[in-house]
Amino acid sequence: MGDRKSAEAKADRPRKAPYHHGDLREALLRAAEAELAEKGMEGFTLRGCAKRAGVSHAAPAHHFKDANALLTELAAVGFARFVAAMRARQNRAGTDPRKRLVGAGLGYIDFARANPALFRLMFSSFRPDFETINLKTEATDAFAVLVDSVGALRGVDPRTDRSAMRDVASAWATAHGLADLLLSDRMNFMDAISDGHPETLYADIISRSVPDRLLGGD
Amino acid sequence: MGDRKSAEAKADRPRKAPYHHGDLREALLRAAEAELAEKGMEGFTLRGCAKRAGVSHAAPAHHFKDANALLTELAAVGFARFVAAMRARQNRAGTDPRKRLVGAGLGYIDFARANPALFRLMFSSFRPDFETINLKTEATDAFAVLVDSVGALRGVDPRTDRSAMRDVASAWATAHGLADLLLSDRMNFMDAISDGHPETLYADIISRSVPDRLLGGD
DNA sequence: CTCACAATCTTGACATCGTCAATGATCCAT
DNA sequence: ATGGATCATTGACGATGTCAAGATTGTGAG
Repeated sequence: MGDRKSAEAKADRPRKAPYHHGDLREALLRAAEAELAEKGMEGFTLRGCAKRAGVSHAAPAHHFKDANALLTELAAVGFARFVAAMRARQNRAGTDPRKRLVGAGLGYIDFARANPALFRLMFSSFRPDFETINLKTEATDAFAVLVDSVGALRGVDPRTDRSAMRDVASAWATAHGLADLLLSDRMNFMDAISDGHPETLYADIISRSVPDRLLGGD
Repeated sequence: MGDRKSAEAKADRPRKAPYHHGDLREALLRAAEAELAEKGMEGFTLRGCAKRAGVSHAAPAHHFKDANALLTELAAVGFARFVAAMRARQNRAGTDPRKRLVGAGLGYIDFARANPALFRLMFSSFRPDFETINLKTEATDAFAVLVDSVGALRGVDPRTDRSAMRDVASAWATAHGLADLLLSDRMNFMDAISDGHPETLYADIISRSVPDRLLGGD
């Protein structure tokens, strides 16, 4: 019986919750993601997160200044996973620069469809504070994936080449528009025109956004 | 003195609020739009709308089943104005089919920037009920603007031509992506690459989305 | 080892929100 | 004019985010 404490500490969810949770901060982030996925941004509640994590309604205050701070942190981890999803899809696409750019775009869309509420939090909510340093850097990393992809395709660094940066804007807008409209359920008509392979259609649309250029130049 | 009633009825805001508002339904829609514009979707409150309209907190219930019903109706009038904005811009663009398609896209972006919260309500919120007949038809009309524009450019009806419908999807995604990213404040980098004419850049990006075709076909 | 302090969590309270039921005021057809 | 229908108000309820105060536990200095 002397091992009661250590047994509780090891279990992911202790049988009887100890007064101190142990890792409430991480548990709240997981709970917040689940809450967001189930109830959506409009039904998200901080008390619901607390209940999910098995703590009282005011416990989160000790780890996050307020509900928006929790959502800010969640958006930051969302962007980190977002970058990973894009890079993974991009690397699966091989070495052809155009295929890799399209791959990043498909990863963009994939992530949005797999994490609709989280994606909306990251892009269409004013609740997360984008001045928070952690979120700001993670979001910048996501932008860098597109910049690098276009740079590889165009053979120049978009950060110094205006024409290439316009391609970044074009590719981003296209991928983002597809993702957001898919989440809004406004792209159902695509089923009838995609020959059962919607991804091929997304890929085609993304590819158009950065046309081949025989001559570079601003 | 017999004209007291008519004088009150004509004033936009009667001096001393009569017990019966007169046109509370319309007043609530205007109030809701103002509330949305000021506080955004996340700070929108029904009681705030009621206060704006100068009535008690429970008065809206007599005109809208609940807060979502009010937002549903607001989204519907939003789509009507959205269609008008696109058509106006399109007609200003002249007769060239490509310029007209780009015009519709610029109207899309214009509307989003002029009515950010309303646009988000229309596209990125689950609070309006898109099964409501009024909203459904208005949203369908908006879709029709793009379908017609692409149809005129391609010379076929996208409703029966799969290739043309793919162009609709492409143009829509591009315009929508630009609009949504602009609202999210993620396109600030475009200032540096647009030579002071961001609209020209938007137009270029939209135009890319539906490339010229020498050969039609599926 | 112990004990005081810091960190963590709970409880209780408050204002505000959406919604409902009951009541009050006004309009209009008869 | 009058009584029913319409429109608005008041008051209440449960739920929410946040704050203040108290309870519990971890920890380091002595």
